[in-house]
Amino acid sequence: MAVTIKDVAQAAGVSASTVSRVLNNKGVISEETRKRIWDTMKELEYVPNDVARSFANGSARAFALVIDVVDVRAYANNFFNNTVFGIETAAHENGYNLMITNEKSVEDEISPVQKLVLGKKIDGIVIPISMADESLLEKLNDLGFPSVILGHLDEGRTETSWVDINNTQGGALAVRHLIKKGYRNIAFLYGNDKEQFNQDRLTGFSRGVSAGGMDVKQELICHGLSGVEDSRECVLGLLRQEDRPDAVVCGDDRLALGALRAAKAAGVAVPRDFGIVSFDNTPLTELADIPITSLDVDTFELGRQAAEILIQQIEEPETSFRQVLLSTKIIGRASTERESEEE
Amino acid sequence: MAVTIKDVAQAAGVSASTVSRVLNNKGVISEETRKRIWDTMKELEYVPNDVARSFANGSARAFALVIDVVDVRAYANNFFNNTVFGIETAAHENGYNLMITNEKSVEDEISPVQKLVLGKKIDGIVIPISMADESLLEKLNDLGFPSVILGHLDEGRTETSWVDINNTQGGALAVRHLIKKGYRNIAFLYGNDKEQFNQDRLTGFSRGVSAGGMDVKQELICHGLSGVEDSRECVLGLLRQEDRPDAVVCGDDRLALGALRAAKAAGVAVPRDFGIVSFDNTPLTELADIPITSLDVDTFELGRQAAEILIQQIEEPETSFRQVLLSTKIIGRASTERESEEE
DNA sequence: ATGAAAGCGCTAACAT
DNA sequence: ATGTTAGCGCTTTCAT
Repeated sequence: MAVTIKDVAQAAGVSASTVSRVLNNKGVISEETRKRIWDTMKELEYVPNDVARSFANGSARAFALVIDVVDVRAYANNFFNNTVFGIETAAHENGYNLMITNEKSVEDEISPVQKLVLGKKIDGIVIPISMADESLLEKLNDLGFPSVILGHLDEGRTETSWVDINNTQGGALAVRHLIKKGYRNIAFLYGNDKEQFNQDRLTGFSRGVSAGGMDVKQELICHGLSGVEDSRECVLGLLRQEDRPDAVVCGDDRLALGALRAAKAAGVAVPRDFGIVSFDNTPLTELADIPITSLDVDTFELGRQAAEILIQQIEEPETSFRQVLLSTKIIGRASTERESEEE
Repeated sequence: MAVTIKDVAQAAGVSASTVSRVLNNKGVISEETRKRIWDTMKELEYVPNDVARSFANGSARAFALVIDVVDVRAYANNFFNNTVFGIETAAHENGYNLMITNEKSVEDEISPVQKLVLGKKIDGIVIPISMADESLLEKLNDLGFPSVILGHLDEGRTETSWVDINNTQGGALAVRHLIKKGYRNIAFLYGNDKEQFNQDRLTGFSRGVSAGGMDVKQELICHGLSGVEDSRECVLGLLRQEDRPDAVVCGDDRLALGALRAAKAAGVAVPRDFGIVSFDNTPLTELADIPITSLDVDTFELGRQAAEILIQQIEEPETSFRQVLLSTKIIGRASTERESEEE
């Protein structure tokens, strides 16, 4: 059997409670016995039974990240990877373990998250916005259970903590970059217009256009696009218009790729006569025929911040909720690399 | 406070042990009391305290997946995502939780994995081959601690369980596909020749070439390549040779992209005069200018199998070790889509 | 500054 | 078929 706190106590000639106090840096212990106990622990290669500790003090020293097994596609682009790594890193640094759980309730059974929470296996939870049902959030809130959301619904909500990419800033930055490069008639392509992040990007885009002293033209804004082919057709259409755009901001890498192909098909030179910027900075943009300028966001940092906020909520339950937006930065590539027409 | 087993026992007019027996389907309980106890549990919304259960019976009902935070790049291509999802799915189906942990020992501290193992927080562990130190494996083996490796070193080792992609089969399959399409002089490009998976792919490639009745030509085998540019230069060189290849098998998507660009630069038509096959079937191959034929492997299934083997080892410790190789399949795309010259 | 003892919620012998 | 009891390893109050 494994060596227990009693073994250590006995070997060091003290009581178990004293060993416990040393282990937890609690109470007042004479420097001498403290050292003796540490030495004994080393010598016996004592490793505390964390399950017993959790049981005794009611805290698991762990939290969970909910994943969406159904929508695997949502986790392409390394978003998931880096974010998980960021979460794990922060968790580890603070002595927490990270669990991964899906939230697919099996018929008639309690949901996985509820089971973890009520089964005391976790002290907090990270929930991607796609998994954040109103009902789940409400339950957690009722329990006063620490949680943080990856993504957000609306900035008005302050009764919950979340971290997200600053998509509004990103949209504006994309436009600013294009304007600096001398583009003047900028289109915006994106997918599902119900998604908050797309709405934010559009908002940012529009602000950027206005800030640049230009009009936002509805006919240059296309949504509901999914994938390269959709985008290609859409951009081909735009390029045939009388008032054709000289640049486009794309909601994701595939749309950008489609735009690039459309330009090629239409015989429009990139970047000279047509600039392209995309969100997400995936390998697809970096490795495109003409490398595509992209908005990058530190998804590792996103995860880390989420974890740190969560840990703070766990350890200081009185802390107020916090919301964090991470700025994007522009990775300039060939698709916008023409001489500026400014000044 | 939460409702406990005692509350249920009291409300149902039985002892705690009877409730426990119902909960665990152990012993013999009259149908009547069983039903009454289930009803009471529902009524009181009883959720067992899993930590207490783990503590009492010494099993955490959880296992861990080790990740390599340092080498984030290794987890590109969605490999990591899908595999994690597969592991989680199997874990969940069997009532286990999944933990994620890195294995970066902090100075002077016990390693994260050891802490989990000795702290009784997990009953088993999944280790990617890149993280599988000889010393770690040895420690786990000494403890008789259930573990399974993602990937493998050599097939001779049977004192450990692992699951892996059948890279040898994949290499041979790639060649067979090319031969069927009429290609006759096939090159092989890959990265680090120290990696077992690359060695296996090369072995498969060579077997495929031999099986096709052709000679394996050393001058058509290039290793140490990393990235598009490396590959492009290498293939340009090959295409300038007297005995130039009419097809290439690439160890990853980027090398394939490089090969495609080289062919274009050299004015060699793909697929007519030059066929390209790559491993991994990432978006990069699917969305290339000329979509690239690729070897696909079900990484979700890889994770699922790993988890199932692990769970079996946990629940039936006497089980012998198991090794599983998952076959790849070929996803035919334009890069090899020419009329067969066979028959 | 340290020890004794109770108890966290559940399981598993042992009784009956 | 069900109840009683001890105990899993640790923390924590209460003594001293």
